[in-house]
Amino acid sequence: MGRPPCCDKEGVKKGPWTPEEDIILVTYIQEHGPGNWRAVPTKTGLSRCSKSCRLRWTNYLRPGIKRGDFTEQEEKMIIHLQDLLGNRWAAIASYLPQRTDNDIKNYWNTHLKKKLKKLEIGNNSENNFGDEEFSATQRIPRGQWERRLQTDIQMAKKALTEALSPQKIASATFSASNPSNSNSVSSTKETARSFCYASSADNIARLLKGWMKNPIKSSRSSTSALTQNSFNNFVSVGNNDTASSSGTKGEVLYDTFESLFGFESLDSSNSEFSHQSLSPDATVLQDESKPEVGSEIMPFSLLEKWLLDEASCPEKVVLDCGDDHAQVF
DNA sequence: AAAAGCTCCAACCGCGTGTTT
DNA sequence: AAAACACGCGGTTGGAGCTTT
Repeated sequence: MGRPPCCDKEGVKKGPWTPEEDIILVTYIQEHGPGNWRAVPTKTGLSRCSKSCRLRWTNYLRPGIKRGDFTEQEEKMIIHLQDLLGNRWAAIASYLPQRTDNDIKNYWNTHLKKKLKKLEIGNNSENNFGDEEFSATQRIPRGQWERRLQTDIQMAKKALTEALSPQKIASATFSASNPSNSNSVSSTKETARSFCYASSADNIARLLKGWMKNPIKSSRSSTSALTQNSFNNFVSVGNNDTASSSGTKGEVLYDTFESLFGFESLDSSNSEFSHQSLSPDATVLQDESKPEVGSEIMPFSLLEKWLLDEASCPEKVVLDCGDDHAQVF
């Protein structure tokens, strides 16, 4: 017979997650590590289905997630990769280690689609490929399976090549994802993990910091307003003060979070990547941050280089899929 | 000032694939 | 081998916040 059911659908809570739930989930994963999602709702007491827990973790709480505006470079990569891979957001996300597939998908649907459409209209009226980075959409569509196959072959080849020089990979991957801090790269996997964890904990802490110190809604990119309100409600439980004046209680919770993540300073909120102040317990979380980074998805740096090279020489890109199957894009 | 329309994103849903029993 | 389920993915949606009228 099969497995037992993951969770019964009745009594399962839906909708936005509250910070309280987030804390419970993060605490549990810190202790037990991610995975075995089926057990999470029962063991944590969360009235959420396992799927929802996993989604919340992977899309929001997981270490290594960068939020906020996409950079021009990220935008370019998404456009290129979308053209190559189609709407395979998870695959695309694997080349943007700090972004979730959901984020990329949303960004594509809300921003890039429109942008491309605009440019397409512009190009049609003028028959002028003004911006080479978007010219991909002008090409005659190929069979998707063919592109996928070619891409996969190419990726495999590159991954293999890269795998032969692990040191190079570590530094390349690391510096690619953190160009501002390439000096501190020690090119070890542990360092990369610490980096990812710190980044994420920083995200969460920043999130809370925003709530605490900036009761006026700071940014939509942080979380939904409902979640924000829920947090304020949570903070002001047993306190008749308004949410905005719940500073002391909020600080207590904030401190709790701080200690949970072993933070010393949260004022690095503007720095995307903080290497310091990791508690030893954080190693559990470190293991989870986008496992592809520095391990499975080796060709990131190479692909990025290729993309950047293409940007400077956009006429054609040759994907060498074997001697007799070179494909010009 | 307020109503209407628009934008954006977190979360849900359903499906395909892989895994376990 | 087959059933039953978990997991992961991509598509879609609900609703809060923003902008325009």
